[in-house]
This record gives sequence, structure tokens and C-alpha cells, in this order.
Amino acid sequence: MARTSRTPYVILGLLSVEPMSGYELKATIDRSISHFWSESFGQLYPALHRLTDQGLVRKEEAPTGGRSRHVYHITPEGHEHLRAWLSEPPGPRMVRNETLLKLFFGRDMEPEVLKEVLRAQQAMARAEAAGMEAAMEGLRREEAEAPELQYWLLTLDLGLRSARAKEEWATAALEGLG
Amino acid sequence: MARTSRTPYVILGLLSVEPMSGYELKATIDRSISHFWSESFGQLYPALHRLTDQGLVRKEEAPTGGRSRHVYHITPEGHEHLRAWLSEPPGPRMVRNETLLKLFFGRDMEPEVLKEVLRAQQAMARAEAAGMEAAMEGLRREEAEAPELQYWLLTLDLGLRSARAKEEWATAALEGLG
DNA sequence: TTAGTCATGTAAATCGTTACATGATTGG
DNA sequence: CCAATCATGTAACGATTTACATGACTAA
Repeated sequence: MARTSRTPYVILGLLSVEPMSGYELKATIDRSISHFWSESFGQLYPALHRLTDQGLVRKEEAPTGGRSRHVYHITPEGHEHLRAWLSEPPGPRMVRNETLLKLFFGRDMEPEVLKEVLRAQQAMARAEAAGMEAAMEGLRREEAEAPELQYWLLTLDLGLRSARAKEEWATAALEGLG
Repeated sequence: MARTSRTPYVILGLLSVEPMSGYELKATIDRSISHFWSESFGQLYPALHRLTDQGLVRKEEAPTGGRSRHVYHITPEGHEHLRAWLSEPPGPRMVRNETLLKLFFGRDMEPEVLKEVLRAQQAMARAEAAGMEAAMEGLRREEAEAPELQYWLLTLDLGLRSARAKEEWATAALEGLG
């Protein structure tokens, strides 16, 4: 559990790029920052209400036909709030890696199971790296004019390098196990 | 939040190496798996009680003078339970990286603040890599005979490679920003 | 004597996921 | 007509941290 939820900041950040509905926020999160962040509707909708009460976002009714739809806009105070958070140095990440936890106790695993876990990690890392590369290419093509492009690429680049490191690690580990 | 807590498995895993008290479990976690896992007393003590009720660990009174102390031993059923969990393929990790979240919104940051964040990441990654190397050397020296050695080194090796990847990423990013 | 460490525990508060509930629209 | 998608929300449950409470032993 984080001492304070980051959900409001994710919302403010995304709304600073473009006004959106809660549903669209969820879709955007899943599409563009899912490699390092996730949110559920159960967090998003209540957070949007709180942000509205605090005057950090403004709600606008924008129904599609008879289908209700609320588009949220960031307010100047909201933008200020976002910038204040961005200026704070990020605290120490909370680390919880279940795969490493299992490997740490690898002595109690069947050698074949252990190798399978590593092969799975290797394959996943390879796929992840390919995904990052594809996403980077896609961004460069489709968002060539976006002023945020370099920042978005930055996050993908760490994902790519991490995935490659993980793949090399799994490969080396499998070799080491014979 | 994880659907089901991993705390009991961490406990079983560590107790499979050596019987320990709750306090020692916490110290061991902080010392040897802190680079990929953490637990708090608020989780550990209740979990130890539950595990005792389930017969997966056995409690033994081992006071130090007038200071109460409970040493927990893993039972055969506990070991079975641990092995069953280890055989399950690890699920997809939940990803939440606050630093990347901030960088994603880097357009709203002062360029100097952004660079400072990256330099801090670079320094942290360098220190982390050095720490991993030191820990690996330490393990190789002090736990040379431990049958778990190669598994422990495995987790440190991923930490080392990831730290290096991060350092290279931060360096490249700083160059890219001019 | 006092700070630090060893040692065990609980309560409050919050965070976050999952499941559920509801209803309109669109495309096959 | 039916499934998928768009759209908004709540309730229940479990996970986790933080703060608090208590007390003994140890070394400066």
C-alpha cells in the first residue's frame, strides 16, 4: 500500500494532455502506460469525484446519444497540483517480484520446474522487448508531432533495456544450470 | 493489492532454511531479499499465528533471559505447502513505477528538475549495482558451502543486470536531453 | 541513565482489486 | 436479436503500512 494514492496524479497527468472521460482514462492507461502503471475503475471513478470536489478537475456533460458521458478537464489549480508532485523527487520504489521470490527458494523446486520458469521468463522478456520496440516505432510514426514524444519514448526505452537485461539474465541462468 | 498474500510463503521459505523468530524473519528479509521483497511486522506476526493454527509451522518458546522469544520451525506439511506454491508458474507481475510515471509527464516538469531526477536515478542505479556486486562477493565468501548459494546469486544477478541497464538508460537519456 | 536493540503484538486507516449492477449503442 | 463495446458507478473483501503499546536487555 502506498502512503498516498498516486491515482489522482495519473488522472491529472493524462488530463493535462487531453480532456477525457473515466472510461477513456482507463483505456488510455491500459494502452499507453500499462508497462509501468495500472488503474482499475474502482479507483478511477471515486478519484474523479474527489478531484472534482477539490476543484482540480472540471466535469463536463458530453453524452453520446442517450448514453451518459462525463468529460473531465484539468483546471489551472489541478495543473499546479500536478507540477508540485512532479517536482518532488520520487521516493524509493516498493519492490515485490514474485518470480525472484520463487527462485530464491529454488532449492525446493524440481530442477525441471525451475528451468521452465526461467524459460518462461526468457520468452516473456523477449516478447516484452519486441513489444517495446514496436510501441516505440508506432509512437515515432503516429505521434511524431506530439511535444510529449521524447518523454513517452524515455519510459519505453527503460522498459526495452530492462527486458533485454532480463532476457540475458535468463539465458545466462539457464546456461549456468546446465 | 495481490489477490492472495505471499507473506505466508516468504515465511515458509525462510523457515525452510533455518528456524527463526518473527523478529529475525523481518531482519533476514531486510538483509537478504530486500532488493525484491519486503514485509512489515504488521503482516508477519499475524501470518505466523495463522500458519501455526494451520499446522504449517510449529512454535517453540526460546526466551533470551526474561525476554520472550518464539522460534518457529517449518513442519513437513508446511514444506509440502511451500513446494506446491513453488510449482505454480509465477503470475504476471504487477507493475507500478513512480519514477516512470513522473517522467511520462516530463513535459510538465522544469528541464532542470527532470535532469536532476535522471541524475538521481543514475546515481541510485550505480550504487545499486555496486551493492549487488558486493552482496554477491559476500555471499560467495561467507556462504560458499550453502546449497542455496546459486539460487541466491541468481536473484542478485538479475538485480545487477537491471541496475546496469537502468544506469545506461539514465546516461543515454541525459545525453539525449543535451 | 539513557539510547539502542531485541522482541511481540494490535488497531486504524487506506489502498486496490474483483465482482456486481445497470443501461445504452453499434455492428454483424 | 445478440454480442461486444461504451459508460458509470458501488460494495465487499483482502492486503499492507503506519503508528502505537509494551517491556527486557545491553553497552556507553
